[in-house]
Amino acid sequence: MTAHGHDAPRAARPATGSGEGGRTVGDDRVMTVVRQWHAVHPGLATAPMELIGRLNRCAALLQQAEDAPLRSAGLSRAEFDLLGALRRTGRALTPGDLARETFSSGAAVTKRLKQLTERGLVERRGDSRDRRVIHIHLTEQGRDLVDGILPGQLAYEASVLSGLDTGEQADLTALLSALLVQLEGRLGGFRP
Amino acid sequence: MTAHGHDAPRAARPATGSGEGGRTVGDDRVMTVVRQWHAVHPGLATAPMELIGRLNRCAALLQQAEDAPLRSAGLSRAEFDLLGALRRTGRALTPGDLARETFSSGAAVTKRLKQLTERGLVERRGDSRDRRVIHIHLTEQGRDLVDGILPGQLAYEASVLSGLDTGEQADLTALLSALLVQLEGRLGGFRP
DNA sequence: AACAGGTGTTTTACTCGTGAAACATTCGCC
DNA sequence: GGCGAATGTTTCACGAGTAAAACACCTGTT
Repeated sequence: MTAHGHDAPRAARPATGSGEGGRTVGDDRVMTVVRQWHAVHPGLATAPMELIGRLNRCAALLQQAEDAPLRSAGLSRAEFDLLGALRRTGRALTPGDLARETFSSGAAVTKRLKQLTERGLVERRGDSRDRRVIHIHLTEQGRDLVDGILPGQLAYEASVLSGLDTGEQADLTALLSALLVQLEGRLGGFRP
Repeated sequence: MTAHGHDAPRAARPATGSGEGGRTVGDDRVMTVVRQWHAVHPGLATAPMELIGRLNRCAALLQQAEDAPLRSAGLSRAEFDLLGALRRTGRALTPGDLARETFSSGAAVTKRLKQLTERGLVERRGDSRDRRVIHIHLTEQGRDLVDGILPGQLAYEASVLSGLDTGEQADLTALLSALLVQLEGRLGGFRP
């Protein structure tokens, strides 16, 4: 959906109510976009757009924000995810496992592994029982790299979320979890 | 962050509380990942990951879901966004405007415009005052395409969100808006 | 043992987006 | 008018990800 907006110059204005009770929607980019759509199609049911648009924008901004510190450490997010999957599972994984863990294609994983292997962050071993299978494990260097980066990433995340109080964060987490459970059930991506 | 998890086989289990009061976090993929991290680094402060991980997963699943119907209509999401920006602003925009509206690079916009122009969905005009500037407007065909697609997209969005009741949706919208306002202020992406 | 179907990984050919460079144009200052 | 700086768009060279194909290997049935 086209939740992406543009920066119309605007004077300061009070937050705009957009629902029942105490629920308030702030003056963000999505609000601008929604208003534009209402002008074009009066009566358009935009509530889904108001939610999904914001979800996408928040995700985009957060991902973008996190990419910078990772880049400083010489890793892309995808690479960090892959290394992280190895670290948190605590065992060797096959390329297929890694593809599933990181919601990537096999081809992408192959490419990444090539690079990470060349950098000495992961190592490959064959499987004694099945010659098709490759096992990938973290090297000590790879593990140290992940362990060195993770606390800083988490601290950074805490920092960017600090604009919401802990109650709001917990509420948001719970609601997102409810949504995610629904989406995973409905659209796949997880089989509990 | 590595909120991306994997589908560990699991027996049915009750929802796990993860905060104060009535806030409950469901049994989703992120939960699995967080547990793994806790096993690796006991005492790790994972609350930020629990929020951001879910945000990213929800966004990814929703975007993926929306891409399919658009593809049926012969458009990528980026193309739809671009056409949508023209439609909702209701006037011609420059490539630079479109890049800002859609959070894309100028090079990407140039490419997309080339394709959309060839398909007769947009048209280009020079600027009478500044020879550098190009104005892009929707053709009638382009406008009809957007108008034809939008209601179905919104209905689909309403459908995928229907796993949450309207109160939950409104709460989520409000909290996301609060977060987005903070992020936009802190990380840029909007100048009200 | 032979074979069809399935599986794991890699390769291939391609698309898409990016940052930087290129180029033309405009603006403001002297 | 001349010039440096800024601006708008496009081009360029590249990296990243994808679906499908390729290939090797495994499994289950006859």
